[in-house]
Order: sequence, then structure tokens, then C-alpha cells
Amino acid sequence: MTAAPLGAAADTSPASRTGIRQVADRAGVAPSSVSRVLSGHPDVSAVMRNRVLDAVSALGYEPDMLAQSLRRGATMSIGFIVSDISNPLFAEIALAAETRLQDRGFSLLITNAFRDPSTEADRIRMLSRRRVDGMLISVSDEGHPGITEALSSLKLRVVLIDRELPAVRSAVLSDHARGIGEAVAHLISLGHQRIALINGSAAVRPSRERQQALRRACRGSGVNATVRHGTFSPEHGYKSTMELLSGKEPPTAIIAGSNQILVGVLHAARELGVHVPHDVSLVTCDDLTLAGFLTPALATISRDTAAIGRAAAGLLLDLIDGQPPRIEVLPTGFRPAGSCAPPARLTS
Amino acid sequence: MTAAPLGAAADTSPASRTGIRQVADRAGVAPSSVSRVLSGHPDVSAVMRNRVLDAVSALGYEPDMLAQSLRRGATMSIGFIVSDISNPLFAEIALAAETRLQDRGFSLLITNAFRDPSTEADRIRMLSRRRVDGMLISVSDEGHPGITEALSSLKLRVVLIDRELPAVRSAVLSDHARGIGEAVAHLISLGHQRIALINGSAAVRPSRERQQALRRACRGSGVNATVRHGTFSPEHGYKSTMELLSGKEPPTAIIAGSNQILVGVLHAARELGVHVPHDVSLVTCDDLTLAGFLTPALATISRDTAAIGRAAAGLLLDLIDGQPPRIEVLPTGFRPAGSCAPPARLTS
DNA sequence: GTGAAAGCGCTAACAT
DNA sequence: ATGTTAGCGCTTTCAC
Repeated sequence: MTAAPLGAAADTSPASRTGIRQVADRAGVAPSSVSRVLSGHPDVSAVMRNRVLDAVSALGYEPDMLAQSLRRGATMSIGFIVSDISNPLFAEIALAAETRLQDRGFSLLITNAFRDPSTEADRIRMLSRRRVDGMLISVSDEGHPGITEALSSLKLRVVLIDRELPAVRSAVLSDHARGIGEAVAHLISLGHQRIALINGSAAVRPSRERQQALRRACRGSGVNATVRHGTFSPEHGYKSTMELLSGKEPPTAIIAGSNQILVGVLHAARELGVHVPHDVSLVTCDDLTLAGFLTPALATISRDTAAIGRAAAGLLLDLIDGQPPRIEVLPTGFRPAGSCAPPARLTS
Repeated sequence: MTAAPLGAAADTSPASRTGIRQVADRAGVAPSSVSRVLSGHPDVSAVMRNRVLDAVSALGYEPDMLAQSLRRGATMSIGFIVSDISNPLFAEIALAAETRLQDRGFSLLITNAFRDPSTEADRIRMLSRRRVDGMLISVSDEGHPGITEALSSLKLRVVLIDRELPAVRSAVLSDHARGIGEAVAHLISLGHQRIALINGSAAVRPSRERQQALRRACRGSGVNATVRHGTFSPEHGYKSTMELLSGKEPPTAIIAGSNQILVGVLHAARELGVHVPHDVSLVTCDDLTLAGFLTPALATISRDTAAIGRAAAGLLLDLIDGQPPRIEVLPTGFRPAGSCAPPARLTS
């Protein structure tokens, strides 16, 4: 709650930072006039404008956004709560969002929440204290009361990324069902009868959508669908794969619910000496840099991360511009590859 | 220069945000007393403290950090100028740095500069206007005058990451020479006589260190070392590989100067039908998620990104605490793997 | 078209 | 130990 004071070694320069006052003095005008010139006020004479601009460049004056923000009631900054910025999926979204926001003069305050809901609630409050003009959030548990509370207590513009929360009416969603549907159709056409989805947490929309899509795609086909929920982590991928493949009637195809989960799946497969695609076919969700260079190349359900980031930033900017909240759905698509092949033994 | 005003749809709530004044009124005390309680001032009676704290929680008061910052002269925020946050290398550094800074109450303002020096200079000025208490920077051109100027105009605490600038005396560096030295020694021991380094830009320290280390490691051994400088991009990796491998006396081993460059190298090798390690051995700099799952597994010169982020944050915090600038050097290490093997034809 | 004055929300002297 | 006052750097009525 309390902020630590700054250390002593602040000023190396004797003269304090040049403010609007110094500029005004040098130009021989009032501070308010400097402000008007700099903020593009229409009623300023050319003489005034030039005198001020000269003084500004002579002194190298840079307006203090802190003071501007306090006065104007807008910080021109956006908070982005990411569960894990080191995951390229989120990093790419953040990059695209920042690019779009920067064009409008907004800065991005990025903060990591380590997939911990109460940390997320804390970060929401922190960003609120910093008076950000809006937030981009992808919570890790849509049902967490702390998050709902932190969110509802503030009248702030919020855009969700791939999440659904009753309290927030702006979101960018991915159509996971489509990608899963395509992937499963492909697997079934290859002759697979037992498909397993090693899924992330059921507390977030993508996992639920994937599960539903898998069940729907298998319905009536006689194909057996198994879903294992867990964390978005290599550990979950590893453990689930070990259990699935060493059980009775192991799946002939596995879908990894995230790039993190995939890593665990690969470790387990290697450890078990299981060969892809001969022993088991493999599909993963979301791109990974080297997925195309694996042997065999990895079939992937992918989405346009830059488009997601741009859309999220766009929605937030619209909200700030006074437009009503909106939900945008972006597609996912399945890219087949060598990691999918007909099962070795077609009979169970 | 001018900031766009915020849209109309700001207040949904009729009552304006509760400030320190409202808390003071409700507790029947002066605003300064509220401030004292909240900032942990020693001279406050227990009665006062309780009355204030009650009012605070009753009203759900959250102090306005904007006003605090203006008044205290410290924003408790740090700027981080990254060339590309979607590169896991930087993302992991940023993550570790943020974690460390967050512990001390600092927030991280991350901004992308797309490896463009003049964008970097712009971002430095932008962060300066936002009055960040310090910056973490990894410029993409150490010789760019605009950056030097932007940096020197501000009396700010700056820590460089893997860069050398005369104006900045705090930095976290990686000992690239060591990793390259180990890798080259390994290659030479396998019998390689022609080693190529597809390097990044010579305008930054890592590239220069790698080049020097390669030359040093080859000196007197009769081994031919080729270095190609360029951008840190797949395109550079692709083009260089195509040219190197289709030239006369092609290298029998290639070292890719970054994970981005590596991607281009892999594309080119695939296109040329060149087999690793039979036709050419391959080493890459900096980890990539799936590098260990490639066939063959990729030999890598790696470093501890989390340690770099922590060290950078630590240096900056020390600077803020008034300690003198310092340079910290962290190791890199070579991890051999199947992508390195004796050259097929030992004679040129 | 320009200047003077008030104040954004908070903290730190200075009083008491 | 607590209240009063001034002011961080800027913008914006309000006068002229």
C-alpha cells in the first residue's frame, strides 16, 4: 500500500527540470499561453506561437505528462495484465496491441500475473491506482470472486482477451471450436477411433470451447473422446500423456491444448519411446516457432495473434471514444502436417 | 506532442472518485493525517490510525498514484525499451525484471522499438515525459547519435542490457565469448576446418564479441572462419545460408547468431536439401522452446535469461538507492547436441 | 488573443 | 500527535 521513497542521488544537474514556467518566462508570455500553443488551441496568434516554439526548442522543454494527466484526468496509459509474457502467444498479442495504442498516444503498462487469480485481482487494483485509462485482461479463472470484485469496484474500460465475464461486455474471442472441429474431422478421416484432448483449465473459455467442440465432432461417429483438464503447463502435458499412453486402450491421437502443454507431451512421448505419428498422432494448439521443423512437422491449430492484439486495442480505443461495448470473434484454423497419420492398428 | 482528450463516456457513477478529502471528512480528521497513516508515518496515535483505516475501508479508498507521483517526485515506474517483446529472449528478461521490480513497488512500462534506433530515441523521450524513475534499455545501434542525444539530455537512471554506451555506466552483459569459444573448440575437435558465423548487427556488443571470439578460437589452428553480419532476422539467416552453402568451399559448420537467424538457416537448409549434421553442423545462440526436439537436437549456446532480468532490475534498484553504477557480466555456456558431428569430407 | 487565478489529489513543512 | 498551508506542473475557466 505504501510507496517506498526514492533514493538520494536524484539530481546530478544543478538546474531543476525546465517546466512550462521557464518556457513562459523566456518567451515573455504567460504559462497558459505556452500550454495553449502546445496543445494546439485554435486562438493563438502566429507571433505567439513562434515565440513559444522557439523558447521550447531552445530550452529543450518536454511537458510533464504526470502533471498533464492529473489535470486532464487521463493518463493516456493502458494496463495489460498478462498471465505469462514469456509465452510468445501473449507476447505477440501484447506487441500488436501496443503498436495500435501507441499510434493514438497511449502507453502500455504490462504486468505479469503468473496465472494466479488473486495476483490478477491485485494487479487490477494497482493499475486502477495508477489511473490507467483502460485495461486489457485475460484472467486465469473466470469464476474467481476476487477478480469480479476488483473489476466491479472500478468504472473502467476493460477489454477481455479470450475470456467471458458477466461484468465485462467487451471482448476479443477466438473461435476455438472451428479449429478443433477441423482437426478432429481430419483425424477421424484418417481412421482414428480414440482421440484425447489434453486440455488447459476449464475455468477459462478456450478450454471449455475446445472440449465442447471435440465432443460435438465425435458425436455419432463412434469415436471415443477423452478430455483431461489441468493447468496450462508442461507438467500437465507430461503427466497426462504418460497416463494416457500407458493405460489400457490408449488414444491413437492426442491434441495438446496449448504450446506449454505440448512441450510436456513431447517429453513424455520421447521418454516412452513412442513414435509420432506411427504410434500416436499429434496436434497442438497455437503456433510455436520451430513446430514446422520438427520431424515430423507438427499439425497445428493456429490463430492470428497480431489480429487479436489489434482487435483488443481497437475495442478499447472505441470504448474510450465513447462507443458501446462489443464482442469480436476471430477465427482459428487447422494446419495438417506429418504428425497426423492413420493409426497403426485400426482395430482396438 | 499533443495528447488526445478522453472520450465522453467516462463516468457511469454519479459520485466522483473518493479522494483523501472524503476519507478525512468521514474520519473527522485532516487530510494530512490520512496521508500520514497511509504512508506509515511514525507519529500517529492508535486512535487516529484506526479511525482513518476504518474510513478507508468503508469508502474503498485507493490513493491516486498520479497525485502521489507529482507531489513526491517519483512515479515508482520503470521504462523498458525492448526491440521485440515477441522474442522469448527479451520476454523472459522482461518477466524476471518485472518480478523483481514489482517486489519493490515499481511497475514496468514496456515499449517496443522494432529494432529501429530513431524509434528507440523517441521512446526514451516518451518515457522521460512520463517521468519514469529509471529505464532498462537494449538499443539496436550503439553508435546512433539520436539515441546518445536522447539519453544524455536526461539525468535518469539507465541500465543497459547487453549493450555498451559511453554515456551509460550501468549494464548487464553476457559473456558471449565464452559460449562461442566452447562451441568452436567443440567443432574444431570434431574436425571442422571451415566455420561460418551468421552474425547479427555489428552495431551491438554481442555480435562483436561473438566475432572476436570466433577469430580468437580459430587463430593458429588453420581453421577458416567466415563471419556475415546483418540484421537479427530470419531473412538474413536464410540469405546468408543460401549463399554460404552454394558457394565454393562451403562451411562445414554454421553458427546462427540468434534464434531469429536460426529460423532462416533452417529454412534454407531444408530448401537446399542439406542434411544436418551430415552435410553441415549447426549451432545456435539462445534457447528456443523446441530446439531439443528437433532431429537432430540443436546444439545451443545459452544463457540464463531470468538471471539477466533479475540482475538488470537489481542494478537499477541499486542506482535508485543511490549506489554507484556497476557492470555485471553473466556467463553463457555451450550445450552440444546431435546437430554437431564430424564433417563428411575431412579434406576440402 | 492573452493573462490571472484556481485547482487536479496528494504530501511535507511548518505550526501548535 | 494533529491541523493548516503551500505547492508539485500543468490546464482551463474566467476576465479583459
